Amino acid sequence: MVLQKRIEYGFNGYQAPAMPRASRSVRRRAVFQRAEDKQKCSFDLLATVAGKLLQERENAAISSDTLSNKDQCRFVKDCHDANKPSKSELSEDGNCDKKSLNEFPRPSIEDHAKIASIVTSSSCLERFVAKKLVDGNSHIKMENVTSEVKLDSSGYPKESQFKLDGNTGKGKDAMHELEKIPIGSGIEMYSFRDPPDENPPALISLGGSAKLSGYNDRIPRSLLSKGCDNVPVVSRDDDENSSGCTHPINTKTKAFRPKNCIDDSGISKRLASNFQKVAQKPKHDTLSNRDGIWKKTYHNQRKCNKSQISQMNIPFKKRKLFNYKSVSNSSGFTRSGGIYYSPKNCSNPDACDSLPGMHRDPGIPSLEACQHQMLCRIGSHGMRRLREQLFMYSLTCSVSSKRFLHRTVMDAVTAVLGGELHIGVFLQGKKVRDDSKTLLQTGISHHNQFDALGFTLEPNSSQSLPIVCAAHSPCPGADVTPPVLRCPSSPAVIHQSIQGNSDTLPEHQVTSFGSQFESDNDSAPYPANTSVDKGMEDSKELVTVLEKGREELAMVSVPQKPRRSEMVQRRIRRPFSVDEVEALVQAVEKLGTGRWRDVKLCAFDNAKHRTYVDLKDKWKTLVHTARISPQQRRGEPVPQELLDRVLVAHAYWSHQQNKQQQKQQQQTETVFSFNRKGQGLSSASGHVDDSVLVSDFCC
DNA sequence: TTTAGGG
DNA sequence: CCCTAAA
Repeated sequence: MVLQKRIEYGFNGYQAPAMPRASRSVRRRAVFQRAEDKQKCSFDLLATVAGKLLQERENAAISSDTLSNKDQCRFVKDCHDANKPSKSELSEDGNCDKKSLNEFPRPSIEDHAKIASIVTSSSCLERFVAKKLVDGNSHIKMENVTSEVKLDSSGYPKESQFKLDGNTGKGKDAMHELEKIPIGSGIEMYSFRDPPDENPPALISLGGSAKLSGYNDRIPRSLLSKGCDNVPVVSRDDDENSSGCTHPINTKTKAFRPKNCIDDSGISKRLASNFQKVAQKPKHDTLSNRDGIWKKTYHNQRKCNKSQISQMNIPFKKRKLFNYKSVSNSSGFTRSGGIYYSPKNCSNPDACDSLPGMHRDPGIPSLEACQHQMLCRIGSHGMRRLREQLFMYSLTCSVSSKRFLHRTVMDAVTAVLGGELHIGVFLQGKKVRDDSKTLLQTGISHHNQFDALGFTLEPNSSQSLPIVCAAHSPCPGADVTPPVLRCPSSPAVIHQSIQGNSDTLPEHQVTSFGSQFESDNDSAPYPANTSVDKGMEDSKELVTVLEKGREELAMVSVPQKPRRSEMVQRRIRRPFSVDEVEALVQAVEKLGTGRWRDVKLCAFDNAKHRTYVDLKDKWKTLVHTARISPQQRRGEPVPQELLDRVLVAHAYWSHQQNKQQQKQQQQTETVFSFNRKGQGLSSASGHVDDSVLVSDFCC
């Protein structure tokens, strides 16, 4: 039997392999080759694309400086009008002075459009998306997307809806489809938001021909929406996880509404915040535990909590992990283009705004100063780190913060790091070894992709000496240099854990800039340098050991640490479709039970998310399903015909196995008896397993 | 690494 | 889907 039906597997491009059975090594080589062919799904390419986009965007940003300038100025002005106008940062001609511009400028509508055009016109992305979107002629459209916070128990949006090639998916299915698209394709960053009442749903076309024009005539309308709670989010971009909540241009700032205004890129704010701290010189962070709530306070500063916001798009089950380190925050936020700023009712806007932009501490060093200091202080080690940060930025950050980052770091990074670097990816501390996996296959969904992601930069050179990097809080005197940059300069690989809840992975964490209180591992239930993760060892990558006994941590004890079992993320449940079941049944009919690796290679070779263990498990459940009454069955109904085949195949191969066992037993006994007679000859040498023969024709 | 089986 | 002993 041949798998006639080629199963089009969403975006995964699954198809029945036509690989002849060969030696194991040959087969593996072939597998790897295919994996290479599918690099569009790989992290490697992801990094490449990110880099390319970054470069293009950087160029475009330079060329569009004039345009952006005014908008940025307007933004600054708006902010000051909306809040408490202080000294004007506008020069007389209406342009911002350089200083304020260098702070995270708000991306304007034009910026959005421009970015959209850049991204859309990116050949890299186009190719990426085209391939991903089935044959390159398809469009992906998102319509009528609804609030993302209506999550069901599985953490999926209940009512999200999108159209893909005319097929409408809902809820879980829709999410599954979206999540199959790897990061970097520009799709997965779609946000799910309530469409505006007065406006038709935002609709984005990403077809090959849909460039700026197609984008443009849709973007402004949504971007011009007034509040963040009624903005149809059109943030889409490989890395352009720009805010779904556009800045209210003509309206007053609104209090942050978590239900409807959720940042997709908590990481962006964290990073932004971290970078802000580079410039803002955090003064004596302290942690105090009051009423079970951990608070981080600056001297004379009220630190607005962003983690609360950033975790909003994380499924509830994960969200609770944040609780113990949540910073209480009674004041609202309004999001604006990647920037949070304090609402009007913030009694102390300057203090409330720990992010750059509106209220600049006069003591903040200028960008140039920061730049200079960074350049001076950052060794090659730090450069890698920065490049890593840059990569993360490219995936997560808003336009504005990226621009800031670019201006600050890009030159230095590119100057120092010329060679190619491999970006290793960690998920929940586990090295993602298979670069050919999509993010979803790896277990990174848009829900969690930033809460437990870590990256390593793995130099191509032979530098592999693992150096422990004790990255931590800023030491006195190093106020400007981000703590992580003080890692000992070495060719080691830096492991950066980028996650909202850093405490889920304390032993592997290099804290981001200024994330002092994320590294409180003193009371970790296991030693900080215990290598829990084999992948870390195997890849000889840097195991981060956080320093203990830091002053500001001495008083810290974490109320509870997630046990290790909680740290490893469960894979996303991906129910078998009928087509998959059919393929499985066919394969098992041919190969038999007990040869799951071959079944995998035969029928699911291209479905990277199905392991042979999965197939074995599925077969188990299939057998069980076939034996129970149809009323007791759940999930997508499997055709009775298939279930019958399952029973038949199972019975047959069970019988075969029994026969085989009996044979072997007999042989053993025979050999044993021969041996006893002093005639120890193997009698099984000429035997050929017929199941092997069968399998030869399978694939 | 793969299989087998319990959870 | 996870975990893990055993091969």
